[in-house]
Amino acid sequence: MNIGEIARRAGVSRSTVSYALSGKRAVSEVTRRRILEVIDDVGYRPNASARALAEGRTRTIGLVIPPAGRRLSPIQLGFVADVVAAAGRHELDVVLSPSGGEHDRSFERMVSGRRVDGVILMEVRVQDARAARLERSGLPFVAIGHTAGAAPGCWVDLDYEGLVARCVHHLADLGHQAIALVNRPQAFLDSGYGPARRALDGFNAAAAARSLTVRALCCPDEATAGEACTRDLLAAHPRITGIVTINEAALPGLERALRRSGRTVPRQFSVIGVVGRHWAEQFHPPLTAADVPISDLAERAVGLLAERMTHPGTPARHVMLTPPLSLRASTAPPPRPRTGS
Amino acid sequence: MNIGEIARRAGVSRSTVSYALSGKRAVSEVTRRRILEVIDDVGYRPNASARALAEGRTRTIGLVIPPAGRRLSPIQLGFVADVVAAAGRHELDVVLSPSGGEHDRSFERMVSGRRVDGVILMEVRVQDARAARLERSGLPFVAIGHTAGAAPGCWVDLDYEGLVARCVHHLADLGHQAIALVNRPQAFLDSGYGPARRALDGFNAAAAARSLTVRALCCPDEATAGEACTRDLLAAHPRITGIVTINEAALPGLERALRRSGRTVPRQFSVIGVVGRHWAEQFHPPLTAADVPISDLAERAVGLLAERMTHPGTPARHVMLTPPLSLRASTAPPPRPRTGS
DNA sequence: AGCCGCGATCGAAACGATTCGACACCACGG
DNA sequence: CCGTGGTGTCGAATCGTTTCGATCGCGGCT
Repeated sequence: MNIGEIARRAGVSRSTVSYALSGKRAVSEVTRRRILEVIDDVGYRPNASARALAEGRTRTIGLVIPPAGRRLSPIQLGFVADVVAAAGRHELDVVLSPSGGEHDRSFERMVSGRRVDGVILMEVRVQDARAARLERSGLPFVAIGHTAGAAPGCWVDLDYEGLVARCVHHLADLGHQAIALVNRPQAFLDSGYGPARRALDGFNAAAAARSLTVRALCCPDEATAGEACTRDLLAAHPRITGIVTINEAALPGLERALRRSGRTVPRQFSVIGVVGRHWAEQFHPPLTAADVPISDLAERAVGLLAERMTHPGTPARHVMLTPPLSLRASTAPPPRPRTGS
Repeated sequence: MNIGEIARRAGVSRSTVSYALSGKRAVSEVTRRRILEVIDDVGYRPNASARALAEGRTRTIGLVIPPAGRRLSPIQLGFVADVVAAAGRHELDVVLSPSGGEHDRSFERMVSGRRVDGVILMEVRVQDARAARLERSGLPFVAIGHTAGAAPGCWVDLDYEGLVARCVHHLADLGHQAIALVNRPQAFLDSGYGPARRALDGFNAAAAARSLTVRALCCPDEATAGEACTRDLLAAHPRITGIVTINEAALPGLERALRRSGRTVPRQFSVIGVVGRHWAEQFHPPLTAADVPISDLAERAVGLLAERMTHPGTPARHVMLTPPLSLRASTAPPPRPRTGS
């Protein structure tokens, strides 16, 4: 069933059918109605490939996801679903492309085969090869997360620096004097992964401003690692009364280690962080946290990309989100605040 | 840069370029080399839309995911990444389509716009409207999970019935006499969701075979719900010494409730189940479980779909996976096995 | 009456590939 | 010397749309 068949049945030419559907030229009310009736009757939809070929655009965007091997964190995975939903609202489809090593062919297929009109890039790093490739191909793209340097191109990101600083201030306001940061894995920090880097910067700056005693450590994205890191931390620095974290996967272990050490949250110890809402609510007691606004991020990324796709000339734009702190039940003043000293 | 330009530069006709690339007709070694050289030079890749139009296939499959609103369980999300990876190995791209209410347009676009050559359907229910639609459109598809009745079409599934039965036997072999099943939410069971239904069947059958005292309950997919359900269960049936579960999201709460009640795992209480490896390892102590083989599932689903796409005539096939039980540390004989009575 | 402008429609040319039938060329055997 | 069969290449048709320019009929204006 193609446009020619519709035209034949409606007794008009193919172009008239096309115009009736797109509205790009006037079509008399009677013929339009007749055409639509036929279409409704036989359930016709324009063939996507043919349309893409003729129009020169696919109405599809690519979403480059981290490789399957490295487990996707729930945040990232929710993000995928949210991107698809947001794209749907713009009448766009989403094709997924895994990145990394063996999957480069998929990425190349997508880019040089002109299979998509734009790309969203998850988890960019400094000197991202894929970003460079996209830049060269002229395909519009939006990155999720950005690198410390003057990032060219569009990106959408969370203000980890400001958010972590806010967490520090919150603890300082409550009276805490010695706190720690539980960051993402060391390898991420070393490779210049934006969130890890900026969280550390924000933590140090805010702690310095409030003259706090601090300790910053990295922790693998694992519950068991979170338990070990926290255990060691508490043993080595018993005077610490609060933890700020952006490592959601470590949270269950962190909770376990605190309990094991005999500290109850929030009465004897406070925990705060920047994590997905899901993880914050899973914590016991519910975690006071800046909830990562995944669907906002997705929405903004798709919006930005759609804008660049329709107006290719416009200069690159950035969006930095700063979600509010949700006060739950995991922070309180430190125990017996020592007067003086 | 299109095939005509390549042909011009190599001094041959367009068809020769096409044949040189596809190998569907012989091309002399010298011309082939010349053509490939030009292609390498300018970095040409055939335009995907044009190729799809000419060939009548898109080299793309659709993956219908549950709606974004209902949080995807990590199992489902890992599955998405694994499907993409597996499809990549078949030189196939993957477009995502959310399902449910407002996203029907995306599904329709995909199906009737002939945007894909085949579809993988996640989380089918009885009387699935999307399955019926696909059947009608003639597009090959593979469902993940199947319904109790004689399911038409292809599917790939886990043998929940057998696996849960195996768990029950494992506990019975250890000497447990009163056990419980913590199932997925009641609504899932009511709506005929295969895994929930079959887990219950397997549990009841195996328990009856071993003359065990049992209790089966449903539990929302939430840690907090898991805690509440387990608490109530232990209070109402204090003689129960073991739990079988397929509800991974409830596990953290289950763990918490057991600890609160003063029962240590595995010495005083055993837990076993069918859950993703990630969750099993996250449990404390590591959970003895039949690990849900997500990437196997994905691999088989894609393989089955690819087969149906290339040989449309073949009869529908099913794949039922039965992963082995991974013995970890959460099961042991029950405490002071009462002799007699 | 003749002309102009306009709204509605049509025909044909893209878009960029694949593929089929035809043809030129060559070596070979009768 | 002529048919014959196999290789390698070409031209043209095809896939299903969109879109541009042209045409046609009609009413209003001069």
